[in-house]
Amino acid sequence: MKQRTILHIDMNAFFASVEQQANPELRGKPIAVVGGHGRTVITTSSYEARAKGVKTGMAIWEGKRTCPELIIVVGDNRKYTHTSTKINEIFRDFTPEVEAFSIDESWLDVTHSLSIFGSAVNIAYQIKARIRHSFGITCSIGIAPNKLLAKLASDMQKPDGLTVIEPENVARILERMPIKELCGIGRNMQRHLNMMSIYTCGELGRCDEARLTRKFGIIGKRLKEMGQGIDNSPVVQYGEEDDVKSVGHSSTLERDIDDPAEIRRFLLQLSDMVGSRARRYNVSGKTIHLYVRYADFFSSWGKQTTLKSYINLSDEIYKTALSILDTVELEQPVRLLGVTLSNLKHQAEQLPLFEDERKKLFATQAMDKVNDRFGSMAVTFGSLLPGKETAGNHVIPPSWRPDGIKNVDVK
DNA sequence: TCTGGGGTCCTAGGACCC
DNA sequence: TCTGGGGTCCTAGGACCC
Repeated sequence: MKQRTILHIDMNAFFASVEQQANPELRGKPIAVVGGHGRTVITTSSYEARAKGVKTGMAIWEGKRTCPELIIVVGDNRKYTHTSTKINEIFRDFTPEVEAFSIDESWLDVTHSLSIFGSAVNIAYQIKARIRHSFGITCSIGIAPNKLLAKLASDMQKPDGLTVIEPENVARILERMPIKELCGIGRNMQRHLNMMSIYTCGELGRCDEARLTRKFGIIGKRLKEMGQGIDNSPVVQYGEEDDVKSVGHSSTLERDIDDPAEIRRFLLQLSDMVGSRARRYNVSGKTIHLYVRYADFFSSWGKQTTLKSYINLSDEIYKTALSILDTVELEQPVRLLGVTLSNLKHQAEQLPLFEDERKKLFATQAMDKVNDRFGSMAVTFGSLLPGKETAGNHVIPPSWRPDGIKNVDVK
């Protein structure tokens, strides 16, 4: 394979930086972005807050205890998706080969742009300058021969970093690099590898492949390659990704609930969120998965059922989810509910054969249109209205992409 | 008032069919 | 009466990422 040059760009404390930029009073202060007023955790915190020990995933009270002057900001999805979209447009000025890994991280394959812009470092400086100029925020950029190493590099200097891993330095840099720094090795994998006396990428790269395969199966070979800094995966640009495989929503309720009518109301709301997203992107699915977490947080279950036909209407999803729920005797009040549609197929537009089905479809489309214009849940099922609480007021998770089906808020 | 929400991929075991 | 193997689809659960 020809030598490639890949950039990985990671927006520093993205949600918090956007908020500080939007509101000058927040600048220079410890702030935390959270996903609503209910039982929620810190999604992102500013560097000022991180310096005081505030971490992603902390409960609000925990963050306040760690840093009493912490300012809590409820996240605003549209601001982030809008900024993210604009930033990715900047990237495309340098190469069409841009892969959005999440709302605040992208890879760029600039192999074919080097002759135009001189060098990857030059491109990185130009990107940094344009993002700072347009949005007042910083990013860390890693430059390397592949995606794995570029991501590793962007993590090495934060905030506002620029790190280059030259091909000839790969082995030296990986030799003493802890394995957990690699994207793909999480806490559990780290524990297993540690038990095999493997702590650094150097050790992983030298490990006998058969030994890794015996322990980890098919990914053993991949692990060894990762330890050696090998990664041939391409940068997949927007529009060329694999089709989406599932669409789901889950929500922790404001309080634990055991009233069946209330549980059903939330289920309907979640089903509608899933259905309208599926319809907007013209997919339907035949497997519905229901997930329930109980009040004690630790016990939960998921059950799925597969239908004979593909569906994406909210009430069909709801009915199926409800039929799963009805097979179960709830053991505790419910803390979280989730509904996911999978086994998807992309649908050609077609009109149902029967009049009543056509009417139903048109009514659904009209409702979806209003929701698209005025925000989801502007129009919804009658039975939702009595409930004061909604499941829809959460900040989007950072994994959402700025474009396509993985984004709800950009129309 | 303890602990969010969106995904992907892999494995294991069972049903069913040829 | 007894035998096999492969393939596909399904459910459940756990790993990983942001």
